[in-house]
Amino acid sequence: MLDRNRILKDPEGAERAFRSRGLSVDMTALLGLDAEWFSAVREWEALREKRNSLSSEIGRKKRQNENSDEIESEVRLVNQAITQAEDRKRTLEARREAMWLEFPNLPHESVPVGRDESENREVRRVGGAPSFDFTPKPHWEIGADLGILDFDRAARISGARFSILSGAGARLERALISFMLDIHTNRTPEKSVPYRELSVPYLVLPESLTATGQLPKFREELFYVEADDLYLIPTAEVPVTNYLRGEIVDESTLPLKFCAYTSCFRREAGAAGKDTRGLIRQHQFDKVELVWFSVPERSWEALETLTEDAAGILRRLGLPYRVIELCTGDLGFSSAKTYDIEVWMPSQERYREISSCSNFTDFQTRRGQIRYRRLEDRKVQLLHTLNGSGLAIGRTLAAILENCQTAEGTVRVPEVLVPYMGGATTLTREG
RNA sequence: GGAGAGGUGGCCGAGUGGUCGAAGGCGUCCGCCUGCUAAGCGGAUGUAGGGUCAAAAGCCCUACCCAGGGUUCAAAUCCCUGCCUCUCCGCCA
Repeated sequence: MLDRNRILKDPEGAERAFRSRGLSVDMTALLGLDAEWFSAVREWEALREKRNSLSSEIGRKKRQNENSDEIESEVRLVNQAITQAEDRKRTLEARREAMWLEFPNLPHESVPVGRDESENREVRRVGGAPSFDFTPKPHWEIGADLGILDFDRAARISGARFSILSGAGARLERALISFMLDIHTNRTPEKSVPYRELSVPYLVLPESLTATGQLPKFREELFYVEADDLYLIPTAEVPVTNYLRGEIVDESTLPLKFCAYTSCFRREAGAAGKDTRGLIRQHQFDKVELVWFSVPERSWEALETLTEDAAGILRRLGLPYRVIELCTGDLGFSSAKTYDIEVWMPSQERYREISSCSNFTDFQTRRGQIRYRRLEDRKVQLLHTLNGSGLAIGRTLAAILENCQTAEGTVRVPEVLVPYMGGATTLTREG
């Protein structure tokens, strides 16, 4: 949710910011509704004040054994007015709340203005694309040929956009999860504050999804369990960010950094016909997620660090990638600034998103009331949240199959994963 | 799923329908004191929205004692429903 005062102070600026995201917002309607709500609140408060003072007057009289019938009937009248004022306030409040929840975050000033993904800006490339003296196969063919990846049986069990890994494929998935978590929790050296690993619920309450921004706007993207009013998580961002919902933490504990491995569930409602083959776009996929809670002053540098933490996984795996900065038109709903990390996919001869690292500023923390007590003056302030994939497991697995494939149809296991693969250095055909 | 007990501030914990935003303690902050530290002493200390003010402080108003309803002139307090926690039983990986 946006900072109301900030919007009221500079509605033109806000309108420009929305337009840069490709959104036309009727600011007059917005400000009108807000003002109407505000006057209803003031009216209701004034009536409550009147009732409260009359009621305590009754209390005083009763204690002195005086008659209070006259005031009591006066209060009854006031109470009728309160009921009306309350209805009006409630209606307007619901409309206002619904309206504010529909607005996306405002882009940071450093975000390049652009219409869509074609105007994203490449920040850097790391590692050269491997050259093959044969035509590289797509990962689903490699996986099928090796006998470790099966979409047909998955479809029989669950329908389209599901997959089954078997044998070394399943082991490779497990290896990637362990490897990534080990790096982030710093069982390997070099990071000053390691991430704390969390294992979290996969089913969450609607409130949790409202806090992170998936609800109310993106309901159709979510799997929903109606009998219990619970949703399957589309990303670990939801349970991990909500870990601190409604809490006030002390500044001395910051920044708080968490990582979590979870499966993720997405309906991919708007993606019909896109990436129909392979592991790129599945209803269920695995991901290791990184989440930061930061003081506002340090969240922008935190975004750089977070992005590098995620990219560090690709560097260690020896996979070529690039980092791009999303333009205003391509920015996610809750994000103020996003770097996407894209890995090279030889069969497609292009980079594909494997991580998305964002600073949500106070957009999620205002919705979820996640705050901290400032050391300096003991005041309570909203935190900033950030998150990024570190990384998507399925896409990483696909990238390894494709980038490390050989002319013989085998796959070289990245060196850092060998210990996690029981010493295996190559994936070969299995039955 | 059944029975019972509970949900109060950063934490613990009192609270008779009106003077309760709520005793007391812990923690935290500011002083004092003692070579230093600890201890001790004194004071301050909820959140949000609004008003007053040039602004800050201060003062004032409204809301919040799990959530939502209800009773009442008046609810932390009484009633109902839901959620959550704990104990026992049942079931279960």
